[in-house]
Amino acid sequence: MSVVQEDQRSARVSTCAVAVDVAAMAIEDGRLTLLLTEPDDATQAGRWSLPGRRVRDDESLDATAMRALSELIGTEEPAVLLEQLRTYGEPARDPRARVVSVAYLALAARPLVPSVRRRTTVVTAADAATWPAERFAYDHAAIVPDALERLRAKLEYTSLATALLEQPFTLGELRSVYEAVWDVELDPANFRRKVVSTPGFVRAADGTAPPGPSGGRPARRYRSGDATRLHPAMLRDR
Amino acid sequence: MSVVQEDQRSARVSTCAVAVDVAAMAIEDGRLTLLLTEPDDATQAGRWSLPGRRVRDDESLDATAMRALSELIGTEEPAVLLEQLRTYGEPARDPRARVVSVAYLALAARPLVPSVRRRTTVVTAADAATWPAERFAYDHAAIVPDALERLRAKLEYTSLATALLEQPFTLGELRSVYEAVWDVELDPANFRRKVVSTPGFVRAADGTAPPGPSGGRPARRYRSGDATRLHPAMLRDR
DNA sequence: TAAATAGTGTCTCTTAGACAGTATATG
DNA sequence: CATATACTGTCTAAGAGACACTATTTA
Repeated sequence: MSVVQEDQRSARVSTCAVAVDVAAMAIEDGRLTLLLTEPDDATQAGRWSLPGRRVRDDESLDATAMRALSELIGTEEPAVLLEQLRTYGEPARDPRARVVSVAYLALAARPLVPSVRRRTTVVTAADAATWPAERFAYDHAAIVPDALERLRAKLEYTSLATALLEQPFTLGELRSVYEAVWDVELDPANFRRKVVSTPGFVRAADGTAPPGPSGGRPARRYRSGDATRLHPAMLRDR
Repeated sequence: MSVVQEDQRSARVSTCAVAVDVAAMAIEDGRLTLLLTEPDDATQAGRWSLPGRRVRDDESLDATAMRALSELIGTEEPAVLLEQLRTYGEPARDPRARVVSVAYLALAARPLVPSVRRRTTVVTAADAATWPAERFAYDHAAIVPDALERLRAKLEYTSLATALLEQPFTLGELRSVYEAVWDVELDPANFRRKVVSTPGFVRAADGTAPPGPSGGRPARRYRSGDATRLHPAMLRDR
């Protein structure tokens, strides 16, 4: 809407600070992880927060989200997919000032390794979602379950799972993404048939991947297809 | 995140204006409609915009969205469901100042009738989604298709369609919501079976609704059930 | 009566899941 | 060899869609 609207002259209209917070997830040792850091804010001592930054002049929200991540995990552009989650704007969410925060979901193809001396941690996303609110700064205890549920839901009807893998990948690796995010076990045979028969989900690549230390037949390699929405969807049981 | 972060002292950090814009939809004569108004902004003369308001001090984003709607369509609380859509924050989206806008989707059970002398209009949502960008103020040409697609997608896996109907309703009316939003024709027999067999979607109510002017058997009445997510989903064909 | 809408029954086709069986690696 | 993982084949049950049929209204 316009800045010059009838209520603009009202003293009740505030100018808010706008920030971006990023729930950055990756797969590490078959588990879904979430990157956390500690805010430099005395009122939030000892708590964890999602990496966040204020939005700069002439900077888009997407750019702020990418900056919040790249300033924490390194200068080089990471293989990361960013998707806006939702915006949190309760008046009292920051105890000292009105801050509206646009939350992002970030999916990385490789484990997230902070390259900064600041206190950071990587935890499993499912565990973090069950933490009590006091362990998080601000209202980040509410953002984490929202991010996790968004990811879980989008694995059903989009090809987002491939954003959590390096290219190329095997169908066993893709299945382990679904298993980690949904916390279920999937039948390898039926999973394979569904993925291969969903148009545009994956396309065959050259060569095979060597088996793990426990042996097994080498797996074919695949790459992401051109579909973003899956039809039919990969529905989870309920 | 915190206001007092290391980049706060930087001159490049702005304080943005925060606004809420609402894509309010309803069913009218079997068609999905969208409520539009005209901004009082000389730079946007002759264009249409979604109803919007600046966020006030101590006002949540949800409250701003409800206020943007209620100040336009009347004082009494309308039967409206509000859901946050996404946030639009490109630096140049408003030509005069940096304004970050949180867009909402609003679904009304009755046709939206503006009660304000200001220039307003109600158009079919599908038509508005195909308008050229010049007919909309700011970046609202991008918000409308996003809102429409969100609604179309959510009819599949949630019980949101009932928010576009007054209680109680008939299954014919519920079907006409799906047909209006998806722009398809659905088989009445199969639609009925799917709805009734989806747990928690609807529950039988007392009495029957009289048939329309062209006759027909009176229809049973139903009310919304307690499910918000539908299993199995009401999938549209592709 | 015809036409329209509501609701039931039934058939077919597709798909999901269970699971047996085959292929190829490690140890 | 046993074991692990990849991949294929096949059976069954459930769901979607097509469509015939019955029920109850308006004109």
